[in-house]
Amino acid sequence: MSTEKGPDHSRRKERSRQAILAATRALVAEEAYEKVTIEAIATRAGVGKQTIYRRWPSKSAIVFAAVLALSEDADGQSITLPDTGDLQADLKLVMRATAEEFADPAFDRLIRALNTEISNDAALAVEYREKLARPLEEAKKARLRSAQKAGQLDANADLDLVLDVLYAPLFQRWLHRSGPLTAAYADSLVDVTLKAFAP
Amino acid sequence: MSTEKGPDHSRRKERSRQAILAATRALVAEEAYEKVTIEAIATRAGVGKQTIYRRWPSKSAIVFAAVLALSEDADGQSITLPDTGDLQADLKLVMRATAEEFADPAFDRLIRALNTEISNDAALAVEYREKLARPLEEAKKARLRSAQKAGQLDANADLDLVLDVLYAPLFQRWLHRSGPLTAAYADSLVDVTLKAFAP
DNA sequence: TCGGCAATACGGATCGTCTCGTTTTGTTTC
DNA sequence: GAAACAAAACGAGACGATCCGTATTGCCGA
Repeated sequence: MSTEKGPDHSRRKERSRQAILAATRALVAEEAYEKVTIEAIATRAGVGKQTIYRRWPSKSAIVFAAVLALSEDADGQSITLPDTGDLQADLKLVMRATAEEFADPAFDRLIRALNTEISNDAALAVEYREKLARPLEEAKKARLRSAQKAGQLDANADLDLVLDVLYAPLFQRWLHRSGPLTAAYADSLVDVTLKAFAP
Repeated sequence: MSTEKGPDHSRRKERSRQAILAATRALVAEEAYEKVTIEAIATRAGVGKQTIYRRWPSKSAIVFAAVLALSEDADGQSITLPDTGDLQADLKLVMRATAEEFADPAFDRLIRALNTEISNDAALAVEYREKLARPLEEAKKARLRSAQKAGQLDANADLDLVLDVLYAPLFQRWLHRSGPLTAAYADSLVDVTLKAFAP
């Protein structure tokens, strides 16, 4: 039974934890974010408020945990980006996928809620960077380093800057709703970035 | 006396309006944004709550008006960017100035509050784009067109894309606090953008 | 049996609405 | 002109509702 320590203790804990995070995601996806209250989450999860406050100090922490749980489901191991040897094609694939993610209303609302909390809580911003943004950035940088070795990217380029130029326009366009997140736009960003950091 | 039409009608209105917007800016600059309540604004402005609700339907509308009033003070006429003939130097000047603006804590908190509201209110996002973002964008595009004519920028470049690549990284770095907004970083963005859109 | 839980009561804060008198403004009258 | 008046806008704050975060209670499962 006990494959590891003694996780039977926490089966009940884990069940309510997942119920809370799922209820949070569901409510955020459905309603205006200001109507997502702790009481609503508790009711939706079939859980007492105290069970929530026992684990998280604030709504922002809950939302962060709800997003974090999504990415933890997916990867037991580290993230890896496609590497076919063609940087331009690989990046366009990733950028198009990113643009499509943002087009999903449920994802859109969840990430919007997270960004709202991050923007107004510097401590949460640090946690976001370390637990969510950094691992993804590292995977992206690994792909870029591979391209540098292959002579497809300026070997002296600051990879943080490359990623900023590549992704920030997409992010801003999404956040401010200043234009549609089309595949064509994603492709343009790849083309522009590769021209700017050509070897 | 009456230099223009007859704005004496609204002397009282205008006084309370300015008091409310000034109180909003002061509170946002001082406190955590979630503690900026309508009641606090009313008290700080020495105004009844009803006077606020009579004019604005929500806190987001008040914050927007508070920011809008700042930019309306400055320009009776349209905005113009420096044009010395040297695009690179002119852009670096503007980018450095923008980076410095974000470094001011009062401005930082105010724009952070505005972005929070914009992100969660699509209608407000449209108003933001039309009344605040667009005029600035037009001024920037005018400078870029001048550069295109001077052969300093690809004549076929999509100017919206140029502006995205130039400004979005700075904005994202500020919003997510992912790094310091130094003059060196601002300069890098100009260099990168000009290389990407070289004639 | 006992620890963790759902449910719920609780005081406090803020919401948005609603009266209150009071002050300001514009008009009328002498 | 100045005094008097009516309408409008206002400051203040009471009000019921909601949600906050905490504390209590009784139940249920290991």
